[in-house]
Amino acid sequence: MAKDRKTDMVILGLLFHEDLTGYDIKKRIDGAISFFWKGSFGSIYPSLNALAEAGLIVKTEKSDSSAGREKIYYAITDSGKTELLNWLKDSKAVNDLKYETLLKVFFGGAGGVQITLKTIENFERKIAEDLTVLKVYRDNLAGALSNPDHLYYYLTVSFGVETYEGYLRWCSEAKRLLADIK
Amino acid sequence: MAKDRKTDMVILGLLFHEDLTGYDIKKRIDGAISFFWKGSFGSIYPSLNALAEAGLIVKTEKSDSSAGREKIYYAITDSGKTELLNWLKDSKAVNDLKYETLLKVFFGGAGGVQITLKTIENFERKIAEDLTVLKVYRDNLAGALSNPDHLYYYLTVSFGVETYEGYLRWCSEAKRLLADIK
DNA sequence: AAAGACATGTAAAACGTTACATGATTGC
DNA sequence: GCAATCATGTAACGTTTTACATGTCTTT
Repeated sequence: MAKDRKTDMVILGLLFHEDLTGYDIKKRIDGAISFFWKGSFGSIYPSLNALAEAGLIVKTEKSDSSAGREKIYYAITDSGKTELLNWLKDSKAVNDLKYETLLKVFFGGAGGVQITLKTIENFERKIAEDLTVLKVYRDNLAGALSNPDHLYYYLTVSFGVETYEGYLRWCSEAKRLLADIK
Repeated sequence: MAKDRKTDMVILGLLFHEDLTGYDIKKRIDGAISFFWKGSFGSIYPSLNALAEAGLIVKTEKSDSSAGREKIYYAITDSGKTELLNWLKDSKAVNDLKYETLLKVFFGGAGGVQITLKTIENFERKIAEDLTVLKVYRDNLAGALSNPDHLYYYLTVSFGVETYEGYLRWCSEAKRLLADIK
């Protein structure tokens, strides 16, 4: 298995709960986890092949005989579960924030106040939109917290809500400070 | 110039204020902007060469005659400034959050409460540390806000403070919720 | 004398995105 | 019939990190 390909862990994590196809996995990644992790078909299918070759997952023969386009379900193996657990236990975690918006704000002096205000407003709009969606997710999950599986999901979503609300507070303050020097 | 290499813009942005060597640029990137952007020598030097070839920067002959190791200062050109401005004006900005910690929390159900608590505590410790540093930066800058250049710097640092404080609030809440189901 | 910061650069390896290629099924 | 969605996969391209290679200067 690749040394540091986190996509592998995403796949193992998803397969821990249920057998899925590559296409299913893509849909899961594009769902509520998309705000902190991304993945394309171009990374999922190769990863799936590598994991199968390493014996961490297997193709199941659930492979839909009902004709239609071929459909390959994968299941996690015991060594796959061990691998997942080892990763979860490993204390190191790479948390990477790469915000082009902040870069533009940082270098805003080269463009002037108006341009930076626009940059912040664009950011604010996008975040406000995404926050609305995250809040819907969160509220739906809040009712089912007694289910531990939902709790882990809820925690990541509430992380998103908390940080996005912080972003919006920052936007207001930033706009105020910039307007003052105009 | 490369299609989507943001490192180019970081370099142009830094050179907008003063002439710098590749080594200097690395130091700047590792400073207060490191929490939202990163860059290694392996990306800086090639980028510098590409920018020079495209005429967006030039080697200055300030190149330290005082012997010692060769030292190459770069300066931004007018077309470099135009390029920087076009980028600042461009409304699209890729903001990418890639948090392995959240991935581990999301898949926490496969490992259990204790492991997830450890994951969160590790995150909390690291964030608390970094927050202390960011607050020092912010407080130093807060006194000099009348200088517009400092303001842009201040804004990015205060973004960090705001979000990191949100992270810590989330950590407390997450630990509480996880402890409850133990 | 040794360690560590200063200083530039290259090469290999890994990784990921985008675009392309192919084709079936479902709903309008 | 057509569009959208389902479904798998490959190839080209670009970027970045890591490790390596080389050598100086300054401080202890």
